[in-house]
Amino acid sequence: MLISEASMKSGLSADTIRFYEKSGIVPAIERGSDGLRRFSPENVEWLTLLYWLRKTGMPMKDMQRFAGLYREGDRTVQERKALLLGHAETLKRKRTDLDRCEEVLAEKLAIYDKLERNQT
Amino acid sequence: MLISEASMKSGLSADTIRFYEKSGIVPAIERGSDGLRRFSPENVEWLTLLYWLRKTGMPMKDMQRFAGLYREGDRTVQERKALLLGHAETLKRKRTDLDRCEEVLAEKLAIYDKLERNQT
DNA sequence: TACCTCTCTGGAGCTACTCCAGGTCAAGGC
DNA sequence: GCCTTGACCTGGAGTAGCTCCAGAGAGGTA
Repeated sequence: MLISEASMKSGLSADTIRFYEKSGIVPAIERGSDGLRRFSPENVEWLTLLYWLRKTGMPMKDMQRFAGLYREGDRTVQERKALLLGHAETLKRKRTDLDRCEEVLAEKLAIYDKLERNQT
Repeated sequence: MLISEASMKSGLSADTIRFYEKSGIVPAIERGSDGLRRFSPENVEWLTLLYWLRKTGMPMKDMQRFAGLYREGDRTVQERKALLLGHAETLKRKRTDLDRCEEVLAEKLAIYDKLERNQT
């Protein structure tokens, strides 16, 4: 499939996909005789994983490391597991950040409600 | 209090505080005769709110708008409420992103576990 | 007096995109 | 056969939101 379809399916923009390829986070994608990238379903699966890692704040350095390990094959499975488990931890921290921010917003909104009632 | 204390209490770095002041997200902070910024408790409260908004992904444009409304006084309370309620919505969306990413990670980790068992 | 620490400003550098100009190529319409 | 359209290509500039740094000044301590 072409880049537009890969983009739609993975959630990453075409520009971002090309950027990731240049950065080595995505393997060099095969090209047709027309010079256009042809994405395999495996490519798209990889892009989708990257989409979620990135969307939840994994820095590019980590993704590069992850991609490097992937290229090295099955003997790096443990390290890749550790990396993903580490990311799962940051997800937890992000969740507590959301909790705390919701509290802060609730307090602020309560104050505004009071102000509004006093205005009328 | 000086900037280092305001930084510690709000969570924002001194550099970020100065940057926010330049950007108009933070009101111009009072200076002592030595030229150093003196932060009031209200300043710190505002910085802390900004810290949480920023940490949970509110773009600077929105924070600038929020600060502008704040400067205009109590008659903008409704608009400020709307802005914060909007942010509360994005928090919800972020939470579902975290959920989905956790699922993706769990799937991936399950695959790695299987691979490891087959290796041994 | 010298040194240390904290602060100041302006400006460069960084991350992770995003957008754009200028060009190629294949397909469809006339 | 030619022209237009549309998706794609590359290289490079622009953006957001910091972060770091050099160079300078003020106040405190030995």
